[in-house]
Amino acid sequence: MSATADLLRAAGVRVTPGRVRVLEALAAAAQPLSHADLESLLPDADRVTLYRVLDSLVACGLALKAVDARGVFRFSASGAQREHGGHVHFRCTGCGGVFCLKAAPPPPPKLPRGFRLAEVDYDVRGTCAQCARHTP
Amino acid sequence: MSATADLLRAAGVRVTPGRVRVLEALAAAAQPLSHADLESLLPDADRVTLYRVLDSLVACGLALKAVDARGVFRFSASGAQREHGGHVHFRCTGCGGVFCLKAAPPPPPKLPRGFRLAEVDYDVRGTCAQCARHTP
DNA sequence: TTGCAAATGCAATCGTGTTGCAAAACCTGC
DNA sequence: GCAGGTTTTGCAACACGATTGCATTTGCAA
Repeated sequence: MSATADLLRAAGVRVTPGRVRVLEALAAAAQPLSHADLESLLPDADRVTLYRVLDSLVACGLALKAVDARGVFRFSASGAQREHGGHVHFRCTGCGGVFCLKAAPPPPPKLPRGFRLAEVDYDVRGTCAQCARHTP
Repeated sequence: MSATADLLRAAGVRVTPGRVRVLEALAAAAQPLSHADLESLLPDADRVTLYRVLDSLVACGLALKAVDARGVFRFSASGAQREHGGHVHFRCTGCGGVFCLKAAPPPPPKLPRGFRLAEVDYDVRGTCAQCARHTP
């Protein structure tokens, strides 16, 4: 039984060949992959199915979705770690990668009267080490 | 002699009605504007010309181009950017409105080796007072 | 005022991402 | 194993943002 299939089962989604192949491709990639990247990496897959597979992986927490500098979505496998409110994210504007920082999230600010807080997102943007080397 | 025209001349680009109107719209806006925003703000302008005007403003340094979370380009006058770096934004998930909070953003966290910091965005999401009344 | 490079308008095109619907595949219970 | 209902897939069509090519107009400097 494949480890990727176990990941999918544990996340509560059905195990299908498409999901297994996409998740393995994401896990093997050094950088976040765009839809076009995956399409050329898995030429058999249907375009729309690929979008939906990616959406389902993001929805169950197995993948992360981010926007790169050109406005294209990029996806990456999220490790076993799944603490959404627990730490700060660094977004690379070059490759679209998301990195988890060790720093603690800042306390929620005070809101005007009647406002209701749902989510706090402390987003730090910049260039990751790898992209910084390519564009000095 | 318009101040906006002087800005354009100083930046080394030709002064045209389109550029003047777009730059004034960007300067007057409280948030970065998408192409669609500008199109409805300046209904007379041609779609493609608008793209090219924006590109030229970015190329000469008078405007900044960024990508929002949906992958759409947003433009802002380069002078106005610093205005909004100093405080926290609250985004209402009901009406999509953006509100500026008084609170100061937390200090930037420590980054891993080789990472370069460009922007810090402390984004708070929830329901604004008006939307909260409609959906209790 | 005139010449020419730059900017505009229009139509067509591309790329990314989404939606609707019928057929096929996955899982559960037997 | 096998039948059941639900999810997922594949296909076609669509929506939207953004870009390109080309003829025409415009800004500006000589």
